[in-house]
Amino acid sequence: MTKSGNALDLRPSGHQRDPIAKASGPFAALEAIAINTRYRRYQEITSGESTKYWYRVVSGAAKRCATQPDGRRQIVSLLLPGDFFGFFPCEDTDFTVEALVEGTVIARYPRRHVEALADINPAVSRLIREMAFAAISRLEAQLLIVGRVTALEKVAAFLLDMRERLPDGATDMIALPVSRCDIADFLAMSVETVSRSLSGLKHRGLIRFTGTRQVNIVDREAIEDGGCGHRSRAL
Amino acid sequence: MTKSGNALDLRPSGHQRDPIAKASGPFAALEAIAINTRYRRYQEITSGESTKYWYRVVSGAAKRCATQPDGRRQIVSLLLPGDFFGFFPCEDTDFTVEALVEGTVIARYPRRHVEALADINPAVSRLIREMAFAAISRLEAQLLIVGRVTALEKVAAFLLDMRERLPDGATDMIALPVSRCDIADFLAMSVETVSRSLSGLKHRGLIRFTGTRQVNIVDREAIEDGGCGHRSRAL
DNA sequence: CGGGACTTTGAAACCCTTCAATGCCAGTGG
DNA sequence: CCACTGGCATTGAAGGGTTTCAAAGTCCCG
Repeated sequence: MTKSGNALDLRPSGHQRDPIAKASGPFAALEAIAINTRYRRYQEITSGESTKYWYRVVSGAAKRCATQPDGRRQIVSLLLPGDFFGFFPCEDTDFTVEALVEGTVIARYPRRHVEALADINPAVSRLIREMAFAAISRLEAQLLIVGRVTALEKVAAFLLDMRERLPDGATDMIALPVSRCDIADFLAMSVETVSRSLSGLKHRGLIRFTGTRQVNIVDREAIEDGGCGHRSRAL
Repeated sequence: MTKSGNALDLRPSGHQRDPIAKASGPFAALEAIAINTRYRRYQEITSGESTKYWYRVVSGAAKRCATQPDGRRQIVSLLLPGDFFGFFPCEDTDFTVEALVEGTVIARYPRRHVEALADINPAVSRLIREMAFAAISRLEAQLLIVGRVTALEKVAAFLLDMRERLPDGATDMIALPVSRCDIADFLAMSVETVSRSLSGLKHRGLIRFTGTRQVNIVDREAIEDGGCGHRSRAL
Protein backbone atom coordinates (compact mmCIF):
# COMPACT_ATOMS: atom_id res chain seq x y z
CA MET A 1 0.00 0.00 0.00
CA THR A 2 3.00 2.29 0.21
CA LYS A 3 2.48 3.89 -3.11
CA SER A 4 4.85 6.79 -2.98
CA GLY A 5 8.13 6.68 -4.74
CA ASN A 6 7.20 5.95 -8.30
CA ALA A 7 9.57 6.61 -11.11
CA LEU A 8 8.66 10.23 -10.82
CA ASP A 9 7.16 11.24 -7.57
CA LEU A 10 5.20 14.39 -8.09
CA ARG A 11 4.24 14.98 -4.53
CA PRO A 12 6.06 17.49 -2.43
CA SER A 13 8.61 15.67 -0.40
CA GLY A 14 9.64 18.47 1.87
CA HIS A 15 7.97 21.44 3.42
CA GLN A 16 8.10 23.81 0.51
CA ARG A 17 4.74 24.97 -0.67
CA ASP A 18 4.83 24.23 -4.34
CA PRO A 19 8.05 22.61 -5.45
CA ILE A 20 6.83 21.87 -8.94
CA ALA A 21 6.44 25.51 -9.77
CA LYS A 22 10.04 26.07 -8.80
CA ALA A 23 11.53 23.10 -10.59
CA SER A 24 13.06 23.34 -14.00
CA GLY A 25 12.71 21.30 -17.16
CA PRO A 26 9.30 19.98 -18.15
CA PHE A 27 7.83 21.28 -14.91
CA ALA A 28 8.81 24.79 -15.79
CA ALA A 29 7.37 24.41 -19.26
CA LEU A 30 4.08 23.34 -17.74
CA GLU A 31 4.07 25.99 -15.07
CA ALA A 32 4.48 28.66 -17.69
CA ILE A 33 0.91 28.04 -18.78
CA ALA A 34 -0.57 27.43 -15.34
CA ILE A 35 -3.35 29.49 -13.83
CA ASN A 36 -3.67 29.27 -10.08
CA THR A 37 -7.03 29.65 -8.42
CA ARG A 38 -8.08 29.59 -4.80
CA TYR A 39 -11.23 27.80 -3.73
CA ARG A 40 -13.42 27.79 -0.67
CA ARG A 41 -14.52 24.68 1.09
CA TYR A 42 -16.85 22.52 -1.00
CA GLN A 43 -16.59 24.97 -3.85
CA GLU A 44 -16.85 23.27 -7.20
CA ILE A 45 -13.64 23.23 -9.21
CA THR A 46 -14.79 21.50 -12.34
CA SER A 47 -18.29 21.08 -13.62
CA GLY A 48 -18.55 20.54 -17.32
CA GLU A 49 -15.52 22.74 -17.80
CA SER A 50 -13.18 19.89 -17.11
CA THR A 51 -12.78 19.35 -20.80
CA LYS A 52 -10.82 22.52 -21.24
CA TYR A 53 -8.16 22.09 -18.58
CA TRP A 54 -5.86 19.83 -16.72
CA TYR A 55 -5.53 20.45 -13.02
CA ARG A 56 -3.11 19.99 -10.18
CA VAL A 57 -3.61 20.45 -6.48
CA VAL A 58 -1.11 22.99 -5.22
CA SER A 59 -2.24 23.14 -1.62
CA GLY A 60 -5.25 21.99 0.30
CA ALA A 61 -7.27 19.01 -0.85
CA ALA A 62 -10.06 18.13 -3.23
CA LYS A 63 -12.36 15.27 -4.02
CA ARG A 64 -13.46 13.78 -7.28
CA CYS A 65 -16.96 12.64 -6.57
CA ALA A 66 -19.75 10.75 -8.28
CA THR A 67 -23.37 10.59 -7.27
CA GLN A 68 -24.68 7.06 -7.44
CA PRO A 69 -28.11 6.35 -8.86
CA ASP A 70 -29.35 5.68 -5.34
CA GLY A 71 -28.35 9.17 -4.22
CA ARG A 72 -25.23 8.15 -2.33
CA ARG A 73 -21.98 9.90 -3.05
CA GLN A 74 -18.80 8.05 -3.82
CA ILE A 75 -15.47 9.77 -3.71
CA VAL A 76 -13.50 8.37 -6.58
CA SER A 77 -10.29 10.19 -5.83
CA LEU A 78 -8.98 12.07 -2.88
CA LEU A 79 -6.70 14.69 -4.37
CA LEU A 80 -3.82 15.97 -2.28
CA PRO A 81 -1.05 18.45 -3.04
CA GLY A 82 0.87 17.34 -6.09
CA ASP A 83 -1.93 15.23 -7.52
CA PHE A 84 -3.06 15.85 -11.07
CA PHE A 85 -6.59 15.30 -12.28
CA GLY A 86 -8.97 16.04 -15.12
CA PHE A 87 -7.27 13.91 -17.70
CA PHE A 88 -10.30 13.12 -19.75
CA PRO A 89 -11.34 15.24 -22.68
CA CYS A 90 -14.87 13.86 -22.61
CA GLU A 91 -16.48 12.80 -19.40
CA ASP A 92 -19.70 10.98 -19.88
CA THR A 93 -20.27 10.28 -16.23
CA ASP A 94 -21.23 13.02 -13.88
CA PHE A 95 -18.15 13.51 -11.79
CA THR A 96 -17.68 16.69 -9.87
CA VAL A 97 -14.50 17.97 -8.27
CA GLU A 98 -14.78 20.07 -5.13
CA ALA A 99 -12.28 21.60 -2.76
CA LEU A 100 -12.25 19.97 0.65
CA VAL A 101 -10.51 22.62 2.70
CA GLU A 102 -10.76 26.39 2.77
CA GLY A 103 -8.26 28.09 0.54
CA THR A 104 -7.38 25.12 -1.57
CA VAL A 105 -5.22 26.27 -4.47
CA ILE A 106 -5.55 24.53 -7.81
CA ALA A 107 -3.31 25.03 -10.82
CA ARG A 108 -5.13 24.89 -14.10
CA TYR A 109 -3.47 24.10 -17.42
CA PRO A 110 -5.27 24.75 -20.71
CA ARG A 111 -5.60 21.37 -22.30
CA ARG A 112 -4.70 22.56 -25.78
CA HIS A 113 -1.48 24.10 -24.60
CA VAL A 114 -0.55 21.01 -22.67
CA GLU A 115 -1.18 18.75 -25.61
CA ALA A 116 0.72 21.05 -27.92
CA LEU A 117 3.60 21.12 -25.47
CA ALA A 118 3.53 17.34 -25.21
CA ASP A 119 3.71 16.97 -28.97
CA ILE A 120 6.77 19.16 -29.13
CA ASN A 121 8.56 18.29 -25.95
CA PRO A 122 9.10 14.60 -25.17
CA ALA A 123 9.98 15.44 -21.60
CA VAL A 124 6.60 17.05 -21.07
CA SER A 125 4.95 14.12 -22.73
CA ARG A 126 6.76 11.77 -20.41
CA LEU A 127 5.80 13.87 -17.45
CA ILE A 128 2.15 13.67 -18.35
CA ARG A 129 2.42 9.93 -18.69
CA GLU A 130 3.96 9.68 -15.28
CA MET A 131 1.19 11.80 -13.80
CA ALA A 132 -1.39 9.51 -15.30
CA PHE A 133 0.46 6.50 -13.93
CA ALA A 134 0.49 8.11 -10.52
CA ALA A 135 -3.26 8.56 -10.77
CA ILE A 136 -3.61 4.89 -11.63
CA SER A 137 -1.49 4.02 -8.66
CA ARG A 138 -3.69 6.08 -6.36
CA LEU A 139 -6.81 4.46 -7.71
CA GLU A 140 -5.43 0.99 -7.23
CA ALA A 141 -4.49 1.84 -3.69
CA GLN A 142 -7.98 3.18 -3.06
CA LEU A 143 -9.44 0.01 -4.49
CA LEU A 144 -7.41 -2.05 -2.07
CA ILE A 145 -8.64 0.09 0.81
CA VAL A 146 -12.29 0.06 -0.18
CA GLY A 147 -12.00 -3.64 -0.92
CA ARG A 148 -11.23 -4.55 2.65
CA VAL A 149 -13.82 -6.47 4.57
CA THR A 150 -14.15 -4.87 7.97
CA ALA A 151 -14.92 -1.25 8.63
CA LEU A 152 -12.02 -1.20 11.07
CA GLU A 153 -9.69 -2.44 8.37
CA LYS A 154 -10.93 0.15 5.92
CA VAL A 155 -10.50 3.03 8.30
CA ALA A 156 -7.12 1.76 9.44
CA ALA A 157 -5.93 1.41 5.86
CA PHE A 158 -7.28 4.87 5.09
CA LEU A 159 -5.32 6.40 7.94
CA LEU A 160 -2.12 4.74 6.79
CA ASP A 161 -2.71 5.89 3.24
CA MET A 162 -3.25 9.45 4.43
CA ARG A 163 -0.11 9.21 6.49
CA GLU A 164 1.86 8.28 3.39
CA ARG A 165 0.31 10.82 1.11
CA LEU A 166 -0.01 13.90 3.22
CA PRO A 167 2.68 16.47 2.69
CA ASP A 168 3.61 16.43 6.36
CA GLY A 169 6.10 13.76 5.52
CA ALA A 170 6.02 10.41 7.22
CA THR A 171 5.17 11.65 10.66
CA ASP A 172 2.72 9.72 12.74
CA MET A 173 0.73 12.90 13.18
CA ILE A 174 -1.99 13.07 10.61
CA ALA A 175 -3.94 16.24 9.89
CA LEU A 176 -6.96 14.88 8.09
CA PRO A 177 -8.15 17.32 5.44
CA VAL A 178 -11.56 15.67 5.37
CA SER A 179 -14.65 15.41 7.51
CA ARG A 180 -16.03 12.11 8.77
CA CYS A 181 -18.67 12.40 6.11
CA ASP A 182 -16.03 12.65 3.40
CA ILE A 183 -14.20 9.66 4.82
CA ALA A 184 -17.47 7.76 4.65
CA ASP A 185 -17.96 8.74 1.03
CA PHE A 186 -14.41 7.71 0.30
CA LEU A 187 -14.62 4.33 2.01
CA ALA A 188 -18.15 3.63 0.84
CA MET A 189 -19.60 3.22 4.30
CA SER A 190 -21.82 5.17 6.64
CA VAL A 191 -20.62 8.12 8.68
CA GLU A 192 -21.57 6.44 11.90
CA THR A 193 -19.46 3.40 11.19
CA VAL A 194 -16.50 5.61 10.36
CA SER A 195 -16.91 7.35 13.68
CA ARG A 196 -17.31 4.08 15.53
CA SER A 197 -14.23 2.61 13.87
CA LEU A 198 -12.13 5.61 14.78
CA SER A 199 -13.42 5.42 18.33
CA GLY A 200 -12.60 1.72 18.33
CA LEU A 201 -9.03 2.39 17.26
CA LYS A 202 -8.79 5.07 19.91
CA HIS A 203 -10.10 2.88 22.70
CA ARG A 204 -7.68 0.14 21.76
CA GLY A 205 -4.90 2.67 22.10
CA LEU A 206 -3.81 2.39 18.48
CA ILE A 207 -4.45 6.04 17.70
CA ARG A 208 -4.88 9.24 19.68
CA PHE A 209 -6.77 12.42 18.92
CA THR A 210 -5.35 15.87 19.49
CA GLY A 211 -8.33 17.30 17.66
CA THR A 212 -11.27 16.01 15.72
CA ARG A 213 -9.18 15.76 12.60
CA GLN A 214 -5.79 15.48 14.20
CA VAL A 215 -4.87 11.85 14.52
CA ASN A 216 -1.74 10.50 16.12
CA ILE A 217 -0.77 7.00 15.15
CA VAL A 218 0.43 5.17 18.24
CA ASP A 219 0.74 1.54 17.24
CA ARG A 220 1.28 1.43 13.52
CA GLU A 221 1.93 -2.28 13.30
CA ALA A 222 -1.39 -3.12 14.88
CA ILE A 223 -3.10 -0.73 12.52
CA GLU A 224 -1.39 -2.32 9.54
CA ASP A 225 -2.78 -5.64 10.72
CA GLY A 226 -6.21 -4.24 10.23
CA GLY A 227 -6.92 -2.54 13.51
CA CYS A 228 -6.50 -5.57 15.67
CA GLY A 229 -4.88 -8.97 15.85
CA HIS A 230 -7.89 -10.93 14.78
CA ARG A 231 -8.80 -11.83 11.21
CA SER A 232 -5.16 -12.36 10.36
CA ARG A 233 -5.92 -15.55 8.55
CA ALA A 234 -2.46 -16.01 7.13
CA LEU A 235 -2.39 -17.55 3.68
CA MET B 1 -21.14 3.93 -15.63
CA THR B 2 -21.13 3.67 -19.37
CA LYS B 3 -17.47 4.14 -19.81
CA SER B 4 -16.98 3.17 -23.40
CA GLY B 5 -16.54 5.78 -26.03
CA ASN B 6 -13.65 7.82 -24.75
CA ALA B 7 -11.70 10.04 -27.06
CA LEU B 8 -9.93 6.99 -28.30
CA ASP B 9 -11.70 3.75 -27.67
CA LEU B 10 -9.16 1.01 -27.80
CA ARG B 11 -11.55 -1.87 -27.46
CA PRO B 12 -12.60 -3.89 -30.44
CA SER B 13 -15.91 -2.57 -31.60
CA GLY B 14 -16.75 -5.25 -34.08
CA HIS B 15 -16.08 -8.91 -34.41
CA GLN B 16 -12.56 -8.79 -35.70
CA ARG B 17 -10.04 -10.49 -33.53
CA ASP B 18 -7.38 -7.86 -33.08
CA PRO B 19 -8.20 -4.62 -34.81
CA ILE B 20 -5.30 -2.73 -33.30
CA ALA B 21 -2.78 -4.92 -35.02
CA LYS B 22 -4.40 -4.10 -38.32
CA ALA B 23 -4.75 -0.39 -37.80
CA SER B 24 -2.29 2.07 -39.18
CA GLY B 25 -0.53 5.06 -37.70
CA PRO B 26 0.66 4.88 -34.10
CA PHE B 27 -0.93 1.48 -33.70
CA ALA B 28 1.17 0.06 -36.46
CA ALA B 29 4.28 1.59 -34.97
CA LEU B 30 3.52 -0.08 -31.69
CA GLU B 31 2.57 -3.41 -33.21
CA ALA B 32 5.89 -3.56 -34.99
CA ILE B 33 7.55 -4.20 -31.66
CA ALA B 34 4.86 -6.41 -30.18
CA ILE B 35 5.42 -9.95 -29.04
CA ASN B 36 2.31 -12.05 -28.76
CA THR B 37 2.11 -14.84 -26.23
CA ARG B 38 -0.59 -17.32 -25.42
CA TYR B 39 -1.40 -18.20 -21.83
CA ARG B 40 -3.29 -20.95 -20.09
CA ARG B 41 -5.89 -20.33 -17.46
CA TYR B 42 -4.50 -18.83 -14.28
CA GLN B 43 -1.05 -18.74 -15.79
CA GLU B 44 1.01 -15.85 -14.55
CA ILE B 45 1.66 -13.16 -17.13
CA THR B 46 3.78 -10.79 -15.11
CA SER B 47 5.66 -11.44 -11.93
CA GLY B 48 8.54 -9.08 -11.35
CA GLU B 49 9.11 -8.90 -15.07
CA SER B 50 6.46 -6.26 -15.46
CA THR B 51 9.16 -3.63 -15.39
CA LYS B 52 10.45 -4.61 -18.79
CA TYR B 53 7.26 -4.56 -20.82
CA TRP B 54 3.94 -2.98 -21.48
CA TYR B 55 1.08 -5.32 -22.19
CA ARG B 56 -2.20 -5.46 -24.01
CA VAL B 57 -4.91 -8.08 -23.95
CA VAL B 58 -5.46 -9.34 -27.48
CA SER B 59 -8.05 -11.98 -26.70
CA GLY B 60 -9.28 -13.71 -23.60
CA ALA B 61 -9.13 -11.99 -20.25
CA ALA B 62 -6.76 -11.37 -17.38
CA LYS B 63 -6.79 -10.08 -13.85
CA ARG B 64 -4.47 -7.76 -12.03
CA CYS B 65 -4.58 -9.02 -8.50
CA ALA B 66 -3.20 -8.13 -5.10
CA THR B 67 -3.04 -10.30 -2.03
CA GLN B 68 -4.21 -8.43 1.02
CA PRO B 69 -2.37 -8.79 4.32
CA ASP B 70 -5.24 -10.91 5.61
CA GLY B 71 -4.80 -13.43 2.83
CA ARG B 72 -7.76 -12.31 0.77
CA ARG B 73 -7.29 -11.53 -2.89
CA GLN B 74 -8.47 -8.33 -4.48
CA ILE B 75 -8.74 -8.00 -8.21
CA VAL B 76 -7.63 -4.49 -9.00
CA SER B 77 -8.34 -4.65 -12.70
CA LEU B 78 -10.26 -6.97 -14.89
CA LEU B 79 -8.47 -6.82 -18.21
CA LEU B 80 -10.45 -7.50 -21.35
CA PRO B 81 -9.47 -7.44 -25.04
CA GLY B 82 -8.05 -4.05 -25.92
CA ASP B 83 -7.03 -3.15 -22.39
CA PHE B 84 -3.47 -2.13 -21.73
CA PHE B 85 -1.65 -2.76 -18.46
CA GLY B 86 1.75 -2.79 -16.86
CA PHE B 87 2.36 0.92 -17.00
CA PHE B 88 4.58 1.15 -14.00
CA PRO B 89 8.31 0.87 -14.26
CA CYS B 90 8.66 0.07 -10.58
CA GLU B 91 6.00 -1.80 -8.73
CA ASP B 92 6.50 -1.78 -5.01
CA THR B 93 3.30 -3.61 -4.24
CA ASP B 94 2.92 -7.25 -4.99
CA PHE B 95 0.52 -7.28 -7.89
CA THR B 96 0.31 -10.29 -10.11
CA VAL B 97 -1.35 -10.54 -13.49
CA GLU B 98 -2.87 -13.85 -14.50
CA ALA B 99 -4.84 -15.04 -17.47
CA LEU B 100 -8.45 -15.84 -16.68
CA VAL B 101 -9.41 -17.95 -19.66
CA GLU B 102 -7.56 -20.66 -21.56
CA GLY B 103 -5.68 -19.40 -24.55
CA THR B 104 -5.60 -15.77 -23.55
CA VAL B 105 -3.31 -13.91 -25.91
CA ILE B 106 -1.27 -11.02 -24.59
CA ALA B 107 0.77 -8.61 -26.65
CA ARG B 108 3.99 -7.53 -24.99
CA TYR B 109 5.86 -4.34 -25.87
CA PRO B 110 9.41 -3.81 -24.66
CA ARG B 111 9.23 -0.76 -22.47
CA ARG B 112 12.39 0.80 -23.79
CA HIS B 113 11.20 0.60 -27.34
CA VAL B 114 7.85 2.06 -26.44
CA GLU B 115 9.38 4.94 -24.59
CA ALA B 116 11.82 5.58 -27.38
CA LEU B 117 8.97 5.54 -29.85
CA ALA B 118 6.98 7.90 -27.70
CA ASP B 119 9.87 10.34 -27.54
CA ILE B 120 10.13 10.40 -31.30
CA ASN B 121 6.55 10.06 -32.38
CA PRO B 122 3.98 12.38 -30.78
CA ALA B 123 1.15 10.22 -32.07
CA VAL B 124 2.50 7.22 -30.19
CA SER B 125 2.97 9.35 -27.14
CA ARG B 126 -0.59 10.52 -27.38
CA LEU B 127 -1.77 6.97 -27.85
CA ILE B 128 -0.04 5.88 -24.69
CA ARG B 129 -1.62 8.74 -22.77
CA GLU B 130 -5.03 7.72 -24.01
CA MET B 131 -4.41 4.16 -22.92
CA ALA B 132 -3.48 5.31 -19.49
CA PHE B 133 -6.60 7.46 -19.35
CA ALA B 134 -8.66 4.48 -20.36
CA ALA B 135 -7.12 2.54 -17.50
CA ILE B 136 -8.05 5.35 -15.13
CA SER B 137 -11.56 5.29 -16.46
CA ARG B 138 -11.83 1.55 -15.86
CA LEU B 139 -10.54 1.94 -12.33
CA GLU B 140 -13.01 4.69 -11.53
CA ALA B 141 -15.81 2.57 -12.88
CA GLN B 142 -14.67 -0.33 -10.74
CA LEU B 143 -14.54 1.92 -7.72
CA LEU B 144 -18.13 2.93 -8.30
CA ILE B 145 -19.14 -0.72 -8.57
CA VAL B 146 -17.26 -1.87 -5.50
CA GLY B 147 -18.47 1.19 -3.62
CA ARG B 148 -22.09 0.19 -3.84
CA VAL B 149 -23.82 -0.82 -0.67
CA THR B 150 -25.79 -3.96 -1.36
CA ALA B 151 -24.38 -7.17 -2.78
CA LEU B 152 -27.22 -7.22 -5.26
CA GLU B 153 -26.29 -3.75 -6.46
CA LYS B 154 -22.64 -4.70 -6.82
CA VAL B 155 -23.37 -7.80 -8.84
CA ALA B 156 -25.93 -5.99 -10.96
CA ALA B 157 -23.49 -3.18 -11.69
CA PHE B 158 -20.81 -5.73 -12.45
CA LEU B 159 -23.00 -7.45 -15.00
CA LEU B 160 -23.80 -4.18 -16.71
CA ASP B 161 -20.14 -3.24 -16.77
CA MET B 162 -19.27 -6.56 -18.35
CA ARG B 163 -22.02 -6.08 -20.85
CA GLU B 164 -20.48 -2.79 -21.89
CA ARG B 165 -16.93 -3.96 -21.98
CA LEU B 166 -17.12 -7.43 -23.47
CA PRO B 167 -16.24 -7.62 -27.14
CA ASP B 168 -19.58 -9.21 -27.96
CA GLY B 169 -20.89 -5.73 -28.52
CA ALA B 170 -23.87 -4.45 -26.63
CA THR B 171 -25.86 -7.62 -26.71
CA ASP B 172 -27.78 -8.63 -23.63
CA MET B 173 -26.04 -11.99 -23.77
CA ILE B 174 -23.01 -11.92 -21.54
CA ALA B 175 -20.34 -14.58 -21.68
CA LEU B 176 -18.61 -14.08 -18.37
CA PRO B 177 -14.91 -14.80 -18.69
CA VAL B 178 -14.60 -15.24 -14.94
CA SER B 179 -15.57 -17.71 -12.28
CA ARG B 180 -17.77 -16.82 -9.32
CA CYS B 181 -14.65 -16.76 -7.23
CA ASP B 182 -13.07 -14.19 -9.50
CA ILE B 183 -16.22 -12.10 -9.38
CA ALA B 184 -16.01 -12.26 -5.61
CA ASP B 185 -12.40 -11.13 -5.67
CA PHE B 186 -13.35 -8.33 -8.03
CA LEU B 187 -16.31 -7.11 -6.01
CA ALA B 188 -14.63 -7.61 -2.64
CA MET B 189 -17.24 -9.97 -1.28
CA SER B 190 -17.59 -13.67 -0.59
CA VAL B 191 -18.23 -16.24 -3.29
CA GLU B 192 -21.42 -17.36 -1.60
CA THR B 193 -22.90 -13.90 -1.65
CA VAL B 194 -22.05 -13.54 -5.33
CA SER B 195 -23.84 -16.77 -6.03
CA ARG B 196 -26.80 -15.77 -3.91
CA SER B 197 -27.06 -12.40 -5.61
CA LEU B 198 -27.02 -13.98 -9.05
CA SER B 199 -29.66 -16.43 -7.95
CA GLY B 200 -31.65 -13.54 -6.58
CA LEU B 201 -31.53 -11.72 -9.89
CA LYS B 202 -32.49 -14.91 -11.65
CA HIS B 203 -35.46 -15.63 -9.39
CA ARG B 204 -36.71 -12.10 -9.87
CA GLY B 205 -36.62 -12.71 -13.59
CA LEU B 206 -34.08 -9.96 -14.26
CA ILE B 207 -31.50 -12.31 -15.75
CA ARG B 208 -31.49 -15.79 -17.22
CA PHE B 209 -28.76 -18.40 -17.39
CA THR B 210 -28.02 -20.38 -20.49
CA GLY B 211 -24.94 -21.73 -18.82
CA THR B 212 -23.10 -21.14 -15.59
CA ARG B 213 -21.23 -18.25 -17.13
CA GLN B 214 -23.70 -17.36 -19.83
CA VAL B 215 -25.98 -14.64 -18.56
CA ASN B 216 -28.87 -13.17 -20.46
CA ILE B 217 -30.03 -9.79 -19.28
CA VAL B 218 -33.81 -9.73 -19.33
CA ASP B 219 -34.82 -6.55 -17.54
CA ARG B 220 -31.96 -4.11 -17.85
CA GLU B 221 -33.74 -1.17 -16.33
CA ALA B 222 -34.47 -3.03 -13.15
CA ILE B 223 -30.86 -4.15 -13.00
CA GLU B 224 -29.68 -0.59 -13.47
CA ASP B 225 -31.81 0.33 -10.50
CA GLY B 226 -29.69 -1.96 -8.38
CA GLY B 227 -31.38 -5.28 -8.83
CA CYS B 228 -34.75 -4.24 -7.55
CA GLY B 229 -37.01 -1.32 -7.00
CA HIS B 230 -36.19 -0.84 -3.35
CA ARG B 231 -33.41 1.34 -2.02
CA SER B 232 -34.01 3.88 -4.73
CA ARG B 233 -33.87 6.75 -2.33
CA ALA B 234 -34.01 9.46 -4.93
CA LEU B 235 -31.95 12.50 -4.13
C1' DC C 1 -18.04 -43.88 -14.00
C1' DG C 2 -15.47 -41.37 -10.62
C1' DG C 3 -12.89 -37.47 -9.18
C1' DG C 4 -12.31 -32.72 -8.66
C1' DA C 5 -13.31 -28.10 -9.26
C1' DC C 6 -16.89 -25.07 -9.29
C1' DT C 7 -21.50 -23.61 -7.86
C1' DT C 8 -25.45 -23.40 -5.07
C1' DT C 9 -28.00 -23.47 -0.83
C1' DG C 10 -28.73 -23.52 4.34
C1' DA C 11 -28.24 -21.77 9.10
C1' DA C 12 -25.98 -19.17 12.69
C1' DA C 13 -23.10 -15.42 14.06
C1' DC C 14 -21.49 -11.20 13.24
C1' DC C 15 -21.09 -6.69 11.25
C1' DC C 16 -22.97 -2.73 9.22
C1' DT C 17 -26.69 0.33 8.17
C1' DT C 18 -30.39 2.97 9.66
C1' DC C 19 -32.99 5.85 12.67
C1' DA C 20 -32.68 8.57 16.67
C1' DA C 21 -30.71 11.23 20.17
C1' DT C 22 -26.99 13.41 22.48
C1' DG C 23 -22.61 15.88 22.63
C1' DC C 24 -19.27 19.15 20.95
C1' DC C 25 -17.63 23.38 18.89
C1' DA C 26 -17.59 27.76 16.45
C1' DG C 27 -19.88 31.63 14.85
C1' DT C 28 -23.74 34.93 15.64
C1' DG C 29 -26.80 37.97 17.66
C1' DG C 30 -28.93 39.63 21.73
C1' DC D 1 -20.70 37.92 28.06
C1' DC D 2 -23.89 34.46 27.22
C1' DA D 3 -27.48 31.90 25.04
C1' DC D 4 -28.52 30.19 20.62
C1' DT D 5 -28.02 28.04 16.38
C1' DG D 6 -26.16 25.01 12.85
C1' DG D 7 -22.80 21.88 11.38
C1' DC D 8 -20.18 18.12 12.65
C1' DA D 9 -19.18 14.12 15.55
C1' DT D 10 -20.30 10.55 18.73
C1' DT D 11 -23.07 6.99 20.77
C1' DG D 12 -27.17 3.78 21.30
C1' DA D 13 -30.50 0.22 19.76
C1' DA D 14 -32.95 -2.40 16.28
C1' DG D 15 -33.06 -4.47 12.01
C1' DG D 16 -31.18 -6.39 8.00
C1' DG D 17 -27.39 -7.98 5.10
C1' DT D 18 -23.08 -10.42 4.66
C1' DT D 19 -19.76 -13.53 6.17
C1' DT D 20 -18.64 -17.90 7.73
C1' DC D 21 -18.92 -22.78 8.21
C1' DA D 22 -21.03 -26.72 6.35
C1' DA D 23 -23.09 -29.63 3.02
C1' DA D 24 -25.20 -30.79 -1.08
C1' DG D 25 -25.57 -30.22 -6.03
C1' DT D 26 -23.60 -29.59 -10.78
C1' DC D 27 -20.49 -29.83 -14.49
C1' DC D 28 -16.43 -31.24 -16.95
C1' DC D 29 -12.77 -34.26 -17.89
C1' DG D 30 -9.90 -38.13 -17.39
